[in-house]
Amino acid sequence: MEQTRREKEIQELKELIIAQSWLIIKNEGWQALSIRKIADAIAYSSPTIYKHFENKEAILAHFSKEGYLLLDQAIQESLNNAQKGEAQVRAIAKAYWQFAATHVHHYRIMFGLGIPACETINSSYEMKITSSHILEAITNTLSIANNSIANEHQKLKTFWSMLHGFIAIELLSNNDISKQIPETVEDAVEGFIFTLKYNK
Amino acid sequence: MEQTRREKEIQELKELIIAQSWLIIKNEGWQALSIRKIADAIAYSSPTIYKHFENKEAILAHFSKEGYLLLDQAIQESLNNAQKGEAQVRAIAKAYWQFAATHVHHYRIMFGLGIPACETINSSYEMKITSSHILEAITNTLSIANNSIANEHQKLKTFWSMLHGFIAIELLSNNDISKQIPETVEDAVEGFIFTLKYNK
DNA sequence: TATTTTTGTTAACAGTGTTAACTTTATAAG
DNA sequence: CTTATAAAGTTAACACTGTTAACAAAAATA
Repeated sequence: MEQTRREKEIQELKELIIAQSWLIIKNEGWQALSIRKIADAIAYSSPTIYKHFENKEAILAHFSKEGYLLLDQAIQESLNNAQKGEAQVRAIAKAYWQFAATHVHHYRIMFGLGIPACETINSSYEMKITSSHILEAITNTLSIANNSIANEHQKLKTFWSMLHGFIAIELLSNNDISKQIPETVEDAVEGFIFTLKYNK
Repeated sequence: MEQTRREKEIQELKELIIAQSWLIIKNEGWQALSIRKIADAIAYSSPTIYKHFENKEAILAHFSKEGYLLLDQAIQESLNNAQKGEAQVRAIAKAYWQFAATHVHHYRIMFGLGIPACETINSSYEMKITSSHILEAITNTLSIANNSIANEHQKLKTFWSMLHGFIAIELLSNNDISKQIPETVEDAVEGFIFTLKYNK
């Protein structure tokens, strides 16, 4: 069929837009991304981009989604090391930090660190998938500690907020952050685990 | 002296710029703030604004500074209730949350929640003043618990990151946040206090 | 009163996202 | 194989953005 060839060409152009957009973001930051700059890079006129993406935010939303997939992947891999309970919580924290450290640009887009209209971008669907995986580790730890009072969803939110807080503060001043999880974060994670085990 | 009258007029115009800027921010969010919009509101041409502020970011930086002053004020007031040690930590957490809940726009500007160039705005000087007041409460708690191993500066960073994390996550989805400090935050604060007392 | 300084203006530059109108190219039908 | 139709990609424009240079009007100084 000829249509599939055409469709392939369209797909390739879309991927070219994505690739060139990412190059701009990587080199100049997401705030430097502009439709005209992408158009220059792909050697097309700017309105062409609107045939592949609804608007500029849709392009950034693509990287937000991509980031959540990468994060989820990293978390799942860290859980494959057959640990149970609180060790899983520690593993997630480590994976989360390392993801943010290695994918700073993704992280900034995902959590609206500088995004004007974060509401539209924030793809809560992708966030929920990642959430469910973290939730498992927390539920696990709670049941091992016989903690039936604590709300696991609240604990999840606490855990995520904590981790995000460290990274957000880090990204406020420094552009790059240490790939090794800092003692402060590990310390805070221990405090969190404490509330999982003994705060009933 | 006639010069003071002129200086007063200049000061008044600057305050008018600030007042009208804040109106725009309050009604449409900081991302809607534009030089031309301010110019319209104060009934002057746009280049006039540059006589009073170096650029647009300087106007936002003004609100960032103002926010830090308000935050510091709230924290200091919360400490006036003659508590000592960990009660102070709890009081600060409460005050911090309430500040963010009542001054959402200030908070967004202060912590670059949507700010393109947060580096230039982030007035680390104001941040340090607030820091020193929080540090006191932490040092206090550590000494009461006879914890001489823990680094108080690290603990401060942990505490701040934690609090900010909760608020940042909250502001990502909702525009308004509950004025009452949530259980989750109080819970996390307890976990943090635990690391102050027993993590040696 | 004449001169200098300050204040505020208009106009412009170089950008931004986005869209309407038009042309060119490719596909489908007769 | 030509013609009608649909899609792709273009230019030009709209309505904005921050910022600055050049100029006019008003005030302060000599």
